[in-house]
Amino acid sequence: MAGSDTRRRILDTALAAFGRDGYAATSLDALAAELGVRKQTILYWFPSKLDLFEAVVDDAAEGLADAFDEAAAGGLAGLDQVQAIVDRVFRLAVHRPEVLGLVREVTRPESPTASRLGARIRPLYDRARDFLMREMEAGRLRRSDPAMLLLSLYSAVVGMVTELEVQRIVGFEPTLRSTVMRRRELMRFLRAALAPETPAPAAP
Amino acid sequence: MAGSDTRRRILDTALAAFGRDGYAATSLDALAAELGVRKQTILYWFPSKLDLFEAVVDDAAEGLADAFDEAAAGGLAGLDQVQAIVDRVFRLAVHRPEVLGLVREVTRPESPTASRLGARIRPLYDRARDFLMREMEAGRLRRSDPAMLLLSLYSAVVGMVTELEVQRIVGFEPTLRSTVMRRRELMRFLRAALAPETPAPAAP
DNA sequence: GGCAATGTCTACCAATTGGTAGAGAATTTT
DNA sequence: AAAATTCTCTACCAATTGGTAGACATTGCC
Repeated sequence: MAGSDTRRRILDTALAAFGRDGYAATSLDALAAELGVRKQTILYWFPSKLDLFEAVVDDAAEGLADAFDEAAAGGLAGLDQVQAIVDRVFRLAVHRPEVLGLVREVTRPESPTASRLGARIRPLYDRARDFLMREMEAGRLRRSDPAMLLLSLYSAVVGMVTELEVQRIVGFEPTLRSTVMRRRELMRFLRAALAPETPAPAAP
Repeated sequence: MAGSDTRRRILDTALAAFGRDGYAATSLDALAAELGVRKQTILYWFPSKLDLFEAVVDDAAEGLADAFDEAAAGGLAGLDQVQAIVDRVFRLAVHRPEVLGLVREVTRPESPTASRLGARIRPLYDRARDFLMREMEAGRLRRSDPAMLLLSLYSAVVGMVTELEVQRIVGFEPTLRSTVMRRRELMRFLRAALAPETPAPAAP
């Protein structure tokens, strides 16, 4: 079934292009050229550019959900669970930066597909909020508004991972090593912000 | 001199459009229509679309620099200074959200204008880093890598301010009141992350 | 082998894009 | 008042855009 493979390849390449250049700056012709195929082949699999974009968004949302599931599967608690998720997002950002680029593209104000990603992501959001609430109750995280806290976390993580250009501007060439450092620094930041005010009983 | 006024109006409208829709999705015709003018008038003032964009970036950078200067003029220290800057950025985000949208647009990977904004912003960055270093030395901020910390701060603030769509998705209709709450929550987050480990001697 | 479905192609198309050439007001300078 | 400068316009244009129509090849099925 070579056709289905073509569909897959189109989705992958389109995700990369949309995530890198944005929706408007990505033309079907350029996409087709990159795929070594004619534009009409793309339009055969996806009836319009917008349809393709929506399929790409769904695909990316699925990837994100999988990543979260994987990171949450360990059943960790408190800051350890937070760290596991941050690690997982960073790993995703390293070997598929397009996914987060796409998130940024979709969350642009007035994006007609925002609600689409929203609907797909909503369950993740609810789970995360429940988790935070539980952990606050249990005294393993500093108490605050979990919804707001989630936004802070989201901003810090996605921002840190996404704003590669800012880092370049500022003199951090984004090497693998600097990525590791960035992750470590972010975790220190998050730990400081999240740790309960009375530190958990540590080993004496 | 009505002409110079036209130039100003073009810059403002273009900033709004580029910041809202992005470079590629903004056409000169649409821009002209919004201005009640012909496309050729725009091309008279700015020889090409890219030239216009660069002028807009310079303009926005100037606005950002002014905002920072204003927030730094009070000569505050430690967390109070951080808070003053966050407040100022939020105020900017409320009545000119396009500016931060533009920042997001320019910091897209492979953006040809990234270095342009970078050059304009660099002095701000250096000042901020020096400030953080000084305050850490003085024990008024938690010790950590100032460059990394700045990235974390940048991500948290710009993210919080920019990702309006994410907030909408998640159920926060961005009203004025919710913006106030967001700012307060962000500051709590930052205070927790930045406060020195030994709290400053408080009133008993 | 015949046939229908699937998949990719060539050939177009109308609309929109950024941009050029230069006419014609309006204003300022002389 | 004449001339020069400044500004906005009409009239085009070549290239690119997303999309349609339909020919041609390939494959699996009977």
